[in-house]
Amino acid sequence: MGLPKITSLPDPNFRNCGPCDICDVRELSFCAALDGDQVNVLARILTTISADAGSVLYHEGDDARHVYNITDGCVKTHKMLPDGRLQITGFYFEGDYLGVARSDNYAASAQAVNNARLCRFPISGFETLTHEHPELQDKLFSMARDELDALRDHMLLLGRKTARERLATFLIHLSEGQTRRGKTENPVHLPMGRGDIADYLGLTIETVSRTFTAFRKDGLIELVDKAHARLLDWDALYALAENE
Amino acid sequence: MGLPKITSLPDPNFRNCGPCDICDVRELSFCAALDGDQVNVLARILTTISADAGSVLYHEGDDARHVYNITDGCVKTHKMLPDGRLQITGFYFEGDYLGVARSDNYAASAQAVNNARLCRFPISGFETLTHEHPELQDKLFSMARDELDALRDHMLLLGRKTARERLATFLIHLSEGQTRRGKTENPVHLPMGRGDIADYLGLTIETVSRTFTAFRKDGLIELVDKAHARLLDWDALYALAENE
DNA sequence: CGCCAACTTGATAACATTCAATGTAGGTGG
DNA sequence: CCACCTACATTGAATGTTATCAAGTTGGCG
Repeated sequence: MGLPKITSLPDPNFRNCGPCDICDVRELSFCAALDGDQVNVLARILTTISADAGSVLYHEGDDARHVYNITDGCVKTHKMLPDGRLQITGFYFEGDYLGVARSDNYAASAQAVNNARLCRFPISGFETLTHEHPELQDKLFSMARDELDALRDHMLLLGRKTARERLATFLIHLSEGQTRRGKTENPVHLPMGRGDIADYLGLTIETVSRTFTAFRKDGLIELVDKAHARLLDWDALYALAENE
Repeated sequence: MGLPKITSLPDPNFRNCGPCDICDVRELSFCAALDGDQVNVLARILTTISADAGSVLYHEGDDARHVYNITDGCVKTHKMLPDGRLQITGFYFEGDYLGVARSDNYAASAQAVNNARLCRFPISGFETLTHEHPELQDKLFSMARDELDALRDHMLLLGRKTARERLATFLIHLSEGQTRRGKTENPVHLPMGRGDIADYLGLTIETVSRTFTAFRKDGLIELVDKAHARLLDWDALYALAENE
């Protein structure tokens, strides 16, 4: 058997591998900061990579050498305690960027949830670009502020919400993410397993599973299959999530 | 009786009210990005304010009109659920900045923990400055990344740590903060009450109090008074906090 | 000296975890 | 094609950590 792996590829047949100005996710990502074909300066320094489900892009503590922009799939970042307890700090999708660290080392590990595609930029070249294009720097700063807000929301969830409230919040956020990316609000795609959801919501896999079951019995959701939930009673779900 | 209040003051007798180039907290804050007397461009647009303990600088959802730089005291930011459950998202001290929001509205409320002093900048003027001084923008971005890391650490705490681990982590972080600001590592000053600590650590006030008592009985700390804890058994505390 | 707010302590209960089986779907090989 | 295997998910029963409810205690201040 082979471990999940990361492939660096110039694969002209795959979408999002052409010039940046025709990229599908351009408007969702920091690339949107660059006008017209200005955006193609990015293409000069990036490598398109493919990450199989489960493959690790980088580990917490590694030298931070690259910044990543997701073009397809889902990537999770997580921090771990020495005894193995895990907290997933975020799920990232097309248009999200990864790897901007405080110091020279990554603050969390990043691992592909499903088969994912990313644009990888060397930090050095990337920093040159941000200085040559202040509008890119502004956009990155703005995205960092968005993420700060999202993390604070998640702190409220982890510190103060019940299991039902956590799951309701999670499902609604995923649905909103789909809408923002031009997909349907329903059904909600769950590329990650129950264990990942548990590690994101600060619960155990059993509690997540039980809460899914409870939501089904209460008519709040319907599980099309394990990875697809249809949200039925939006009012009840919003009430649980508390209008964030 | 009077409500706690915020006073805007040109008070030449108070420290940190003079020109920015002689400010005590300059090296701790974003102001350090500006060299020599360049830093005094900040003075042209800031107002020095004094916030009494308990006074609210801004509420979650308010129009974001100002950015703040703390020069003295402690400020907390928090998010609240409709039913009153609260999560403190951070305690901020001299040199920390506040109020950089995603959109045009503050994402959390900010309230003075004790009597605090701040430099207040109008957002509009501040943004002009950051564009005129890219090194200031870089510094702000770098500080935002620091805070992202800190929030992720706190997510791990909220999602996966026990009450004892949470309190140990908190005490060590406060001590480290004191060291970074040129103060002694011990005793640790706790300007916030037990309720605030509980709302920061995702616990109840009773659990925080019981855990303090347990730490005392176990010889991990000594309480000089309610607001000052001396850390005694660093190894045990670090082991609980899990070497973050 | 007494009051009030903040903190501590105690008893009980609840929600989520832990430990343990059982169920289900996708993939492989006979 | 079906049996088997594995990974993942669900369900059940018991336990435990922390929350809740309820008194007490302390310390600062008028």
